[in-house]
Amino acid sequence: MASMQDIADKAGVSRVTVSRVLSNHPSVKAETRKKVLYWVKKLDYEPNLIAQSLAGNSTNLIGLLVPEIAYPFFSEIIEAIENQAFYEGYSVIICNTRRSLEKEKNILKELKQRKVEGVIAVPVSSEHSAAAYQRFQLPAVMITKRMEGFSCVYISHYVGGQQIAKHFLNIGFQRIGYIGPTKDSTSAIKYAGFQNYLAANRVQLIDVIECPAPENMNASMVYQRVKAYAAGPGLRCEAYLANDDITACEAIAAFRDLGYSIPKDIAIAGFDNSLLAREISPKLTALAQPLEEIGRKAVEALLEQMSGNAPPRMYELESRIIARESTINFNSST
Amino acid sequence: MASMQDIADKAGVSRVTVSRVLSNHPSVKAETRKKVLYWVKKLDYEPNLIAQSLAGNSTNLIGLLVPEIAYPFFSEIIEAIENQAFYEGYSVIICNTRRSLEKEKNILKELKQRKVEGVIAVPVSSEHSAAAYQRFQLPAVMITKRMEGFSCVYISHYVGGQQIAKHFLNIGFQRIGYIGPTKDSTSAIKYAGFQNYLAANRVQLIDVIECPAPENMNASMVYQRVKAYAAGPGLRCEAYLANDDITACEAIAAFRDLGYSIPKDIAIAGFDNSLLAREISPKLTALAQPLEEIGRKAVEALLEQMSGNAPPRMYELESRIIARESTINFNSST
DNA sequence: CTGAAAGCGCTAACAC
DNA sequence: GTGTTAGCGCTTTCAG
Repeated sequence: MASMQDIADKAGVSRVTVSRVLSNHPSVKAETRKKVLYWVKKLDYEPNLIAQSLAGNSTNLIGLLVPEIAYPFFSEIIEAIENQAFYEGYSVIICNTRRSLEKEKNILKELKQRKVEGVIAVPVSSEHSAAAYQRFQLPAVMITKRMEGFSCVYISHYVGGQQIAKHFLNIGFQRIGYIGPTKDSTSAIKYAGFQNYLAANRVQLIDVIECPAPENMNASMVYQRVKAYAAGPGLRCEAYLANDDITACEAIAAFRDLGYSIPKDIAIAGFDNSLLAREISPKLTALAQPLEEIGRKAVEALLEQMSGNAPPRMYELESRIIARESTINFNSST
Repeated sequence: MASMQDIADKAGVSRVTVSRVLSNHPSVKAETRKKVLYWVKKLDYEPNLIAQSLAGNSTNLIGLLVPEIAYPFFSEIIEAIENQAFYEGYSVIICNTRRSLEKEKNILKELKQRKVEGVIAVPVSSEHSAAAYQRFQLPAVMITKRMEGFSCVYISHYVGGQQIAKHFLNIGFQRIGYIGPTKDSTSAIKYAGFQNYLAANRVQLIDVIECPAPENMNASMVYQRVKAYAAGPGLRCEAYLANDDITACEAIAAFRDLGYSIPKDIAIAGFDNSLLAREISPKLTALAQPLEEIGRKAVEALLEQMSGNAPPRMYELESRIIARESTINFNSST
């Protein structure tokens, strides 16, 4: 590994001059520059980024914290972030918090020691994570959720819930239900938006099948809850909103096993519009979060915060309905 | 940011002593150690990993190169790798080659400058990527494909193809087809295994629907090809093997739109056993690659290569059939 | 236009 | 036990 000193020796100049040439400093005689570059090439010199960083330069590193990697919703955002970061000249260290506040804290500590210039994160908890990020004292951008005091990139889950409700009513559904958590932070908000919009149109939610979010690929809980609910009150709706795409898939599996056909007997909509929504049959109607845009914007917001100390800012992006086969209304009289 | 010098000053010792305390060097008087630790805590000292690295320590960083992040097959492996790496004390820089040899080369160059200690990679091309990794001259472990001259962690796609073939025959299918690329490196191998096993049992492949692998989430090509094929020779089989889970999903969509029901009219099996296989309805029978194990093993193999210069080694892991609803045989006379 | 000197924060070899 | 001296590879004043 040739170092700057090696180049300097060969070229008969000082290390400083080599540094100047490599950083395109104007004040170097063309001839000297050429000589230096000759040896740079010849010795196949490669800068040592670690040394550069230590000497005062930036690390060009950012950290990314997610609660899970292999859930399409997250992995699509991760892909978008990596992509934009690369474009901007940054590398990203990916970290899985696994929804543990403890791990999240440790990760932040380590990232800080590694001198990342900032982090983009899906915080483990809207309430309890704040302190750790506050202590972190480096630029941070939160994604997919709102968290006061930080720059955030997200969609309004309330509006998202409303959009689905509106879509259901437009199609002509009257007996409407919901499947998912009703109390988790963001889920509660989308549930509220959904419910309130319906109520404002004098439609009551009939079935509310409470079940946990399918975290860590452990989704089967949803399937069981739907079946249990069917055995209890029974499935009384023609259309359901599922908390997310995986929940929708699990619900569909349960409906099928109960003998219902989608969307003929029961219509269902998902939330997120991840890969799953696009690939299952029938294709899933879903509220689309702009995943690619969330990733891109997050990087941009982070860079902005890194250069200059811009105050935290909220980026509430637009969500939209993607109507597909899973909510075609076969019962509509029109 | 308190530095070692600050601690040393406060504690009235030299920087070296502080270093010794922090690295648990035995030769430090208990009293001194205590004093130092007191100030470490008081000043909230945090080591500068960049400085440590430069001074000769390791970076504890590894690079991960994948052709795509948001495809469940890859994201599940990524998750497993991050997990194991974290467990071993390493951070991972995630890089998306986007299937470009050029980008792959640039990424390797940068990772080298960042002084990562090794990389785990899904090489862009089995043939053309080798040179770049060779030049890289750092420990590297290839995953999901075999690549001579490097440590590799993968399953035998040939055996995988055979396993599916065997499964089909066991179920009693006679008219069998294949959907996917027949010439791409790994696909060609699995296709060969599939075909040869059938041939050895005197069963000829009837429909071979050639179509590209659904790269970069651009899967609809498969859908179109299946439809086009149906309009041409027609679908003449009772069971198909799809090159991967996404291809299977697209084929299912096409079958449905053509009026076939799965698995009643047509059975289908996927390959990989990613999230998709588990979540779609009907649940997809698939050849399971041990995704979690591939990730874990890759990290272990890399660490082994990093400590000591163990020669490259091949880790051929076991694949297995996961039988689910998509290949239930309704026509079987038994 | 170029070089000498100092330092980024830490570790390691060798003394005392 | 602890400090002194060097040095990791680079950047950044400040002179000349």
